[in-house]
Amino acid sequence: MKKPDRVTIKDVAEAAGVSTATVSNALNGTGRLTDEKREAIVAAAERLRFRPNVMAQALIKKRSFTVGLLTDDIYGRFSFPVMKGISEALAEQGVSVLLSTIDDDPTRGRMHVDALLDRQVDGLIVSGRRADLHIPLDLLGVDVPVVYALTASPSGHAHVVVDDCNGSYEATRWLHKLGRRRIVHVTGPETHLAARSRVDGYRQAIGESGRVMYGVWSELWGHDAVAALWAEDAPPDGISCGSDQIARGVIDALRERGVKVPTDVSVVGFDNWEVVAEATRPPLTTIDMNLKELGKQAGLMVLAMSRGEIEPDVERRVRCSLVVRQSCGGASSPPRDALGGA
Amino acid sequence: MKKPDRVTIKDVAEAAGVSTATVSNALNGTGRLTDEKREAIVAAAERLRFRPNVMAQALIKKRSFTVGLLTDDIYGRFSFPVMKGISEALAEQGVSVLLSTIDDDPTRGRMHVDALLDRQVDGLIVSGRRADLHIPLDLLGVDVPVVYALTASPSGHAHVVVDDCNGSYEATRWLHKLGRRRIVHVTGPETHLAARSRVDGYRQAIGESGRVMYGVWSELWGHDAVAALWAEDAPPDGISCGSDQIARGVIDALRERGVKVPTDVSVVGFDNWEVVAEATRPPLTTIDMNLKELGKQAGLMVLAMSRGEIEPDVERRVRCSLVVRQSCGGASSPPRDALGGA
DNA sequence: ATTGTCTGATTAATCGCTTAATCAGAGATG
DNA sequence: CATCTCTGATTAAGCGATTAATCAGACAAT
Repeated sequence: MKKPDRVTIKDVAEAAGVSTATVSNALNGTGRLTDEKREAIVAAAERLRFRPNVMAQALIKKRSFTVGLLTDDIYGRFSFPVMKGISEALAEQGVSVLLSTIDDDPTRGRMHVDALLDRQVDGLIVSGRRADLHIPLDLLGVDVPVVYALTASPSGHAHVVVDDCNGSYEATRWLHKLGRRRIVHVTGPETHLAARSRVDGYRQAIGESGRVMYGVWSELWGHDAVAALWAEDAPPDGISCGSDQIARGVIDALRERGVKVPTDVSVVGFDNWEVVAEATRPPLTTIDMNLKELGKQAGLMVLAMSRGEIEPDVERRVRCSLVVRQSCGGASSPPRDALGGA
Repeated sequence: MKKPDRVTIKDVAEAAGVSTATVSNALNGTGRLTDEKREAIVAAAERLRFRPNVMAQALIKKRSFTVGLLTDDIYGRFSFPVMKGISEALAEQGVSVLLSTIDDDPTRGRMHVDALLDRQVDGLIVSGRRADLHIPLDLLGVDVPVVYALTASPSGHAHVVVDDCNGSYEATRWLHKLGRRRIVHVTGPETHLAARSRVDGYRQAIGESGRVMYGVWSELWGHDAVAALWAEDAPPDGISCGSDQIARGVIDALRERGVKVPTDVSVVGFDNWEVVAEATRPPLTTIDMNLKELGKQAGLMVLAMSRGEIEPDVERRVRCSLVVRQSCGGASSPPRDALGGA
């Protein structure tokens, strides 16, 4: 049983009794031909289930309708939604995604880049796990558009990032709106840009008087922060956390010392990492970074660039959104207009 | 500034003063030519930084050195390591991965498959999140090899799965080895194959007398199970859990009621989901599913199949490994031979 | 000297498609 | 009636490689 060869444009041409050029024109809407002929050809193509060979097209057009995605995220918590966003956005445009997972070895990274370039990718998206860490990858000589998503980008290069500041601002405003006035911010290391940006957002919402506690991105740090805060005279009534993991640590610690959440204290997280947010008791109200949207933007951006519509906005910032659960009290679902309206 | 065209085999031929055919032969080690000429050509190719156009090669060879990866995992917890394994294994062989994230819509799924097929992928890997759930995808008419990783596969199709039974066996044996004798197994829904297989492993380790509690894959269920167990006369001294999330719920519940882990009770998890396992107090001893290895196997399997080495083993089962942390007591690191030896 | 055999390289066909150039025929114009 | 202009289609070149077929020259054998 030898596999039947794929049906080519030649088969369609024969079936329709025309030349391959005419078939190509008919299918692509180019050239001049009568409507009947066009319809007949389209019908024949469909009947034979003809699908053009992308390789052949790529060879001529000098583009492959493919973009390369390089990621160094091992764990995937952040990368995956981004990838999904990219993949979906591009799929709609008939573009596929070539995936390369890279590590810290620049030599092997370069190999991956070359492999992608050999495949004539129309562009490259580099996606990492930290907004202020450069992926060790030399993309200077590359002659296709490059977009950085969720990673530091060499200056002047296109990138799309999370609007951490805005997210943190929203979180803090939410606590304020619920009547909390003594709000502290417990977050990760000051060396991390994400932490600093979130502090900025917090300060914008609450003024320079705010209290910030830098630490690490772990549950344990949440515990310790609570221990420190409750050892003082006037503990806070609202805690804005730099991550869901910290928030979970905070809430667990609060429960252990009999402080009621959200009755006595409101806690808001950051990340909307569902396994964490939903397993917390009570479930976390938190900030979603809209990573899928971020990925989508990155995807659309490379495409635009590859089409020569050189984007003037080298930086695109994706807004976050508040996801209301129960750790702050207040509405049990996010505020919606026309909710339950007649 | 128009971008300089890529250097082609023609450029190399001119530079070396030979025909393109000779260059091709020199670079691929085919045909007959003198060593000096071969070396001269290779040198010229390197000097010009020539890289063959994969599209052109694909067109002739009728294969693209690319495999398609279809995944329906939204969250990525399981898919990501698998993808990484696939990607790395294939990268070594000069094969790239085309990624498609699909959802439950079979029509759109079909579109993705077609898009991959149009790109002449040499094979397809389907990766899901549950071993007993079929991805709604019709891959019957597909004429390239298909391997299912971590998903149910239509009967007779190649697939590689986690050896849940073995993993659970190892976990339970570990508890037994540490002297635990009243060991119960708390796991997910009986409807899930993974849960049932893990029960099998548990029973193999402990005999038919074992006690199994089916529930859901959540921390909350861990809590509830502990509540139920400690309401009885003789609570267990060892708990083998079907997932890390359950284990974490169990341990939190235990701590809340003053039971010491691992002094009074040893708890072992399943998944080695690091965020969960490491945040648990004490950190979880658990089973790692070696998903990366699974991905690697899947990758090598499609390649073997596409090369016509039709694998007789349609099923490949990847063994799990025990990761020792502190929730069981015992060695603080996995048993190693020659550890600290002179 | 003629024929035959190797060797090392070249020529040319091919993969499946796009597209510029070409062409045949119909109808309009002088 | 000869010429010009369109129209609707075909022919052929080319994308960048691979590879079967071919070929020129060197050398050995008859």
